[in-house]
Amino acid sequence: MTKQRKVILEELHKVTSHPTADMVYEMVRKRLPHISLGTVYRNLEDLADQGEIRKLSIDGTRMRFDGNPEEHTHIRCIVCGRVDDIHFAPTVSMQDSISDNGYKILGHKLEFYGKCSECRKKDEIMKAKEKKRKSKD
Amino acid sequence: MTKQRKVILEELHKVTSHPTADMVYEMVRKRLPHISLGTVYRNLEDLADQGEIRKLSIDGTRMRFDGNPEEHTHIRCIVCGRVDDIHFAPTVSMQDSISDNGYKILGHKLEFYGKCSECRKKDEIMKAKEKKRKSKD
DNA sequence: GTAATTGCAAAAATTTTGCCTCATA
DNA sequence: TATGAGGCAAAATTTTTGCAATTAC
Repeated sequence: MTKQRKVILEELHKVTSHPTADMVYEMVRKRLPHISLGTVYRNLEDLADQGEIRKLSIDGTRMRFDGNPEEHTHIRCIVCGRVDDIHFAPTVSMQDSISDNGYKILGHKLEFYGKCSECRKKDEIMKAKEKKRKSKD
Repeated sequence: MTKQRKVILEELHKVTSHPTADMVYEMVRKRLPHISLGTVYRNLEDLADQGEIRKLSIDGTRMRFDGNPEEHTHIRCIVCGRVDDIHFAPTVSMQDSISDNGYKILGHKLEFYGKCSECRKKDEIMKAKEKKRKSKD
């Protein structure tokens, strides 16, 4: 456990925002200005392998990282892309069987998507403006 | 609807293997040898926007594409990475409400993971070899 | 004929890797 | 001191984009 790895893990525990590797790099750089991006990638990979953190493939083309390694459910905003944890836990059954595809099922990932409160607010502001504009015509 | 887009869609309908953009490119190239990768990317993007296909962020760092736009559940092999459709349908409720995070929920993605039959077979072969090796000691 | 789309190539974005140096146990 | 990890930079991988030429309607 090097200084670098310790700080990466600490910073990841501070947030619930599921940052990308680059975001983690920026967070960590405030405390360790000489750390390199390669080190961040290597440690995130190692930490995920050891089950200390989780790698999330939910945001298009880049990985996000979650300081909470326990199984939990996410919710992603389809407008701005932010990913939050969800605090009610819908249960999904049928996990410890072998499926019709011949798979031995080991677990599942559940992700909801929708619009976050900020993006919904923006929508309403847009709608209000639209209405105003129309009433002027 | 250009020839290129038509062929891309057709090829995607032929398979259930959830190919990457590059795989789609290779599939399409057999029929349209001069198509460019950029065109494949642009069309996959457009088709997904129109709801004709689905973009899947389940395989690490690159997108996969699904010719079946309907909501359905996937299963991914943690060993070889292949992604199949799942034919039993676990239901997940609580979609048309607003969650504790202030999100307006619009839908969900459910993905199981486990070991595919091929990788389980390989495991067993490995185990058998291991046993044989030990008995020799 | 006009607007949209393609092919090509360059650029951008993200992740991985090699290699030498430095830190840790 | 030896082993493993870090820093840096180059390379690899994946995706996006600009632009001239072509195609679809």
